[in-house]
Amino acid sequence: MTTDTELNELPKTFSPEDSQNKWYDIWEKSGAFKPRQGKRGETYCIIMPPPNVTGRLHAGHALDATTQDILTRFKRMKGYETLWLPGMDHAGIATQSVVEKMVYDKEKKTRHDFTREEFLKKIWEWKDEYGGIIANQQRAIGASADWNYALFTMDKNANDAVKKAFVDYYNEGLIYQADYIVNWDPELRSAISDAEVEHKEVVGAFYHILYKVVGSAEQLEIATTRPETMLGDTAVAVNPNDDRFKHLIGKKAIVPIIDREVPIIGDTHVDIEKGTGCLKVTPGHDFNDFEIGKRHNLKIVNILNEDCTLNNTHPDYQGLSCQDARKKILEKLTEQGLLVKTESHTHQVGHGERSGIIIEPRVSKQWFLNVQEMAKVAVAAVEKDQTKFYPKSWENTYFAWIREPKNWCISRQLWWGHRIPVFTCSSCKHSFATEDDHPSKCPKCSKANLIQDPDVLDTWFSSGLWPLSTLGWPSKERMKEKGFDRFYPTSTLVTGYDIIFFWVARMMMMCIKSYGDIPFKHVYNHALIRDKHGRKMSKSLGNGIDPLEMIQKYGADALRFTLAAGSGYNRGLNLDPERIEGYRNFVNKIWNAFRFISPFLNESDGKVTHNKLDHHERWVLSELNSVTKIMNESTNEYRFDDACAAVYSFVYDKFCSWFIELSKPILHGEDIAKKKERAAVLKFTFKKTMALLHPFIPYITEDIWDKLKDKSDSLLISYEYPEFDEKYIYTEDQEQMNKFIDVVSTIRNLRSSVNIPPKEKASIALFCDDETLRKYFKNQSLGLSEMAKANELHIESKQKDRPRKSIMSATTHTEVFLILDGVVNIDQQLARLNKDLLKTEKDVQKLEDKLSNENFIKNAPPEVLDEVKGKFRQAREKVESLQATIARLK
RNA sequence: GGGCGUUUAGCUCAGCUGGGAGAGCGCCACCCUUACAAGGUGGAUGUCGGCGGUUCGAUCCCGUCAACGCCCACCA
Repeated sequence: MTTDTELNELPKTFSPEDSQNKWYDIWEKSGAFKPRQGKRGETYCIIMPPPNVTGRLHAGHALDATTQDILTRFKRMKGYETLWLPGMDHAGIATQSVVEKMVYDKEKKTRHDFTREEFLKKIWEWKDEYGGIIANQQRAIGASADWNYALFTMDKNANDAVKKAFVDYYNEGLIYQADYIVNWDPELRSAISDAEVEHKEVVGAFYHILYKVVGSAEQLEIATTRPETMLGDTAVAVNPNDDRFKHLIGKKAIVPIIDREVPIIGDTHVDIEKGTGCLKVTPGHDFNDFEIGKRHNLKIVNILNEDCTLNNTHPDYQGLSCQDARKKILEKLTEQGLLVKTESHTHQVGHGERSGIIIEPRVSKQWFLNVQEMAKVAVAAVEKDQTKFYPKSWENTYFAWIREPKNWCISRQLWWGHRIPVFTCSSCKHSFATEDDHPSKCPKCSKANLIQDPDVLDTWFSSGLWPLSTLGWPSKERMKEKGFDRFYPTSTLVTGYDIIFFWVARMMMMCIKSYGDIPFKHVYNHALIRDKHGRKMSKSLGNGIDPLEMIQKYGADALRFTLAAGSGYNRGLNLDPERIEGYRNFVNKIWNAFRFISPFLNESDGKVTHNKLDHHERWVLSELNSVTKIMNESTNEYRFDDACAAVYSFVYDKFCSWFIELSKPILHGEDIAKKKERAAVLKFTFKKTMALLHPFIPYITEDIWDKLKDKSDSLLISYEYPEFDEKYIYTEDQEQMNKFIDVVSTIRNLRSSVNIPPKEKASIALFCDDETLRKYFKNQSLGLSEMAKANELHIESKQKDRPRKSIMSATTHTEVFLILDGVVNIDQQLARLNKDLLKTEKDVQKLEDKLSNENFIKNAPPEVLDEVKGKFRQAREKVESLQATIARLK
């Protein structure tokens, strides 16, 4: 029996916090996060993109984690041996900057006030104390990663992988050192890679400057945005096809200010139309000019110090910033009458992605990795579908970058990172790479005077090897211990599309190169999170959404479901706290549905006997079966949005709105056997639903499962995922139920039109010519009355007289009459009926036109034709019903 | 300059390689009906960006224009 005390045991609202605190520990302690052989005999592995050790969870991380956790839990439940492998990135530049800033704030010292060893010690101390907060934040949203596998990119395993790869590439001749023009960050005093430079529009000026031609009265007018770089000019270039200037090629020009004599050269790079058609060439500080310089064997003059103040090229400007030097040089030029004019000019200027300041092209000695061959192999792997992108269109982005790769500048003038394992012998000048951190002697001359290269590697170098190093490569023992052979290639890489070439492409190149096989089979590129109006979240706009705050306010489940419901093949996900609130309500709805069935659970074992099922039970199982199919298929294809929509609609619109409501008269009734049977179906359906939902909203589902499960059932996290089952297809029940819903809605509509409150019962009469349907309605009269709040229900054929005092509405199959005691407002009813009639007649007309179109009859596929014919018949039946009633009213 | 993407209800978005448009939130009306007011029932709202084309039929395919967004690129 149901009692109020039993009901009251469960609170009216779900409390996410209690659930979160409870279950995460239980899951972890139960060993559920560890890979375990499942019934499928296959593995599923996701390597987590390692967040920065300095990181704090933001909305993007939350999406990352949610997506991966859904996949992991889904596959785990489906019986794969599942590993989600977490980690943390040392994030060279970011981390060093954070610590530098902290040290400066505290001690007013820069890193240059310390030795390298001293400063590194400080970073490690910082890392141990403050780093890695994000891992706990990931736990908060329920990340079921196996933390025993966790790796830091500067742990021994990762270091070994980096050294192994580097030495291999080096010995193969792929790594070389060269004086090359690179993007130089003056604040970091380091080279950064092309990909780390952001081009922003800057309003600057075009300065027209005169260069004298030696042995001639002619002067060349040159337009430049950067007059201060003239200190590094080593040529003037014109287009060899430019009639204005081609006679000057081979002569010399004089660079003002430093009075340097430089050759006038012809190079087709020069655009005749652009500027003045004359170009000053500064190979030391301009990417194009560097190329021109190479072609013409020009001298390279570096005019900048490491901090991008001017060096001693010209004593007057030494120590000045570029800005100041520009000003001073312009003054001087004006004095000498060489500045012809100044035009305003907007152009793109490179800024450091991290530091945000202007990046200077600067020639310096750097290490490069020749990626040409590696890239070709990485292209082929995707072309051959060994690695597939989801959505597929992101392949284009990948190809765009990797089909024409530039050799990768892998050295950074930082301290925090993997030190380049190249040593030079001071005695014999021999250089070599080695995996030994402290080689004792030169392999050539055996002397012990070895000096290691001071630079560290670009952070992405170690990131590129991440799928290998996390699984133990290159150590045979560790690979065995971690199950390398089972998990590599990994199954899915989940990431934002913004790092396709930063990271995805590099993993593809390096892993294939170093190990000989692709790192992952699928790449799922999720959307980038934006605010509710589609703007990027940023500190300056103040529109950021803190996931931890959201978890606290609405619960991890609500946040997860919101993110999942917004994730499919889209490129933007606009996050709005109101949406999270909406899904919090959904989670609470589930809780209350459970609260309703909870008192009846003891009356049932949850076993469903097929031949005993009644119509509504077959219907709900059929709907459950459909949603199971969609959940499985959609999740497999990374269409989390479709999966969420389907299950949301099932829970809300099918299970709660109809099945629970229809169960009330039974559960509160006297038929004990029927009651037991219905309780069994409720329990069965609800258990399956919890399982379906678990990957998405793990906390509440595990919580309810705990109260719902049989003694022999495992934790839900380790339970089996529901699969589509042919034997639960009940097409006829679904069709009939739709008509049932039709009629109930129509009655409700009528009630609403005359404001009959729910408490007040109503008399209903249905008229319908389909005998089977009449019989069906008669069988369903209990449920029909319950749902429509009717105390009297007549079901007749259309031959019978219609009730006098009543209002009417028609469906395509049944006329519905609500019998009234009081006075009926005829005009109002006529207006309502006429409106419906007009609309339906329009439908009929449309369908009729179509059916009288010969070409349609000839060309349309038969099933479409049948459908249209059916619709036409139904719509006409409705029109006839409406017309008859209107005639009677008149 | 090149490439990609977006444009559907007030807002945010779905629309399965073509058969006459959906969801959530918001809005309006009525309801504290013993699972849930974080709820229930009912309701309104769209020249599916513009213009052409293919087709019996176009939100969906093709062309073109427009607006917005993103990425890449050395524009002196």
